[in-house]
Amino acid sequence: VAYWLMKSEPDVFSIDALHASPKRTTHWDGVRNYQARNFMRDGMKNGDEVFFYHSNCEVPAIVGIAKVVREAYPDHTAFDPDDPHFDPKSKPEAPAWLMVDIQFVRKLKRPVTLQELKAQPRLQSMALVRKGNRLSVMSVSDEEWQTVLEMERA
DNA sequence: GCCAACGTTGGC
DNA sequence: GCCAACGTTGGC
Repeated sequence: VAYWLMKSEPDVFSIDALHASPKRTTHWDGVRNYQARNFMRDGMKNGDEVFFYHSNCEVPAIVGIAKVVREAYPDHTAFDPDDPHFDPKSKPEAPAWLMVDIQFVRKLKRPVTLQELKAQPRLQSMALVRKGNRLSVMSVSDEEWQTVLEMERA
């Protein structure tokens, strides 16, 4: 399996909201960045594991783990003029934007905060801690994944 | 609320 | 194709 990290603002959709969703599963709609879309389209496979990250909040942190349960398919919110993520460039016959479904696996025993991640020498090259990174979907290496799980237990 | 980083848009 | 203007993200 491959590993990923997805950002969500907890005020909009938190790890608890994922847990409370039907089948503990949600459509990851609204991605409107080509690099993030390409990760979903070309990289994310069923069974891949995902760190669920809370962004733009009091304590930004990795808070849980989810897994991919449906591979990339058209993001229908791009077709809906009334949806905030509407994009007239995306047509049902030629969808510009895609989404995946992810399912709750577990919460971490404790949030592993951005502050801790930045301070961890073994994570200096992790995409999340690099300055100015605004990607909402990014890949995580095996080493990075294991390091975060060790930090969770520490 | 501020602002740095960065992607996108559109005039030329 | 360049680049200024603008919008968004997201930490602080």
